[in-house]
Amino acid sequence: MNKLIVLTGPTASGKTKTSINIAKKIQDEFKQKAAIVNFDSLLFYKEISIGTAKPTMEERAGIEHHMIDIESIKSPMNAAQFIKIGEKIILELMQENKVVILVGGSAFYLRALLKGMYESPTPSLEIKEKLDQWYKEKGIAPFLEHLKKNDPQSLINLHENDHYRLMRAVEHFESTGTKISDQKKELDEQNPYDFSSIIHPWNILHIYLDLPKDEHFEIITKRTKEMFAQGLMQEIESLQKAGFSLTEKPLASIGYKEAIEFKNGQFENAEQCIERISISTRQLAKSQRTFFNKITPKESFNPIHDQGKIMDRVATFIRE
RNA sequence: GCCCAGGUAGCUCAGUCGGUAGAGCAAGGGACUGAAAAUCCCUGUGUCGGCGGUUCGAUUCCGUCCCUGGGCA
Repeated sequence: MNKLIVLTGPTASGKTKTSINIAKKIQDEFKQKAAIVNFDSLLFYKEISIGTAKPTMEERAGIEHHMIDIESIKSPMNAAQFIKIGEKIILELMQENKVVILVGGSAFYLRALLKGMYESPTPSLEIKEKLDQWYKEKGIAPFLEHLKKNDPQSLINLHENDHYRLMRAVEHFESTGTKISDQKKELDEQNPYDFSSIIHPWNILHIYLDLPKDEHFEIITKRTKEMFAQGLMQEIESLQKAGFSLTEKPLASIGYKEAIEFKNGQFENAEQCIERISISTRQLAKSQRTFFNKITPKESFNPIHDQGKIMDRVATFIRE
């Protein structure tokens, strides 16, 4: 079995519900085992649930879920770690003859898994400290100079204000002696958004969920209100009581960032905080769409009206 | 009714000592390879509340009316 259903879509587009429907369909009608593998970058963390809209235990009942609650917010994951763990799990599941349903909205992680990543070892502490020191003392200037000399193409690829990527390009050169722009060129030649050819021998059905913007915005606002009602603020309180500083990287994400600001008195009331979270969530959905729009092939469905069509499409795929 | 303070971009406001205006946020578009729910880039014409007056020229000065705050009755 090398069948892989990839279920994508912007935030709050019904991925959780659809994924469970698909898994149940496969298990109940086809008497085959199905397993859900998550690639939402925030569901990895066991301490945060309400603000990430993580599927509840009741929702997950009867279906194997993977890549959820696997790490602490104290040690944030990255794409490289994700594909290392994810690949292994997917291979194991396939060996167990299960249909894998890969579900999430972090397109960058999905692409890393299916199209591969640059060869680039984690830089040594020594290099990291040196570069941190540069940045602290002289800002971005030494990085621009370094790239001008060692990897001028990266200077063309990146905007001068994109400090994170500029520093990353230098870090890559320092630890490998090669240009990150060469790796980019190489992968660009393999059409990074074309999922019809991937680095694994997997048979993929890509289902993409999306719905009209006005309906989507309503769902987002409703979901944000529900997060408050379900105790988003209490979740943060208990994290603090458990000894977290609230400066952990995953807490800088949508929902948590604003809720922590609210706790610190930066909003007049909960309504304003909810409004701000809803806006950020809409903006996130927009940038997810921009990424997914470039990915092909995919079959688009409306999560509210097309559940039947989706199940039919899955059935055809399983029978193939 | 009277006295103040205001009415400028979807919102909050800046500004023009008279030559038709600009920030933040929002919105739209885009990028993206060990932070990705992160990070970064591009996009600003709007009867400057209405009507008159002065002026070569008014959003800016004057008058008047309307609207919104706040105060006094």
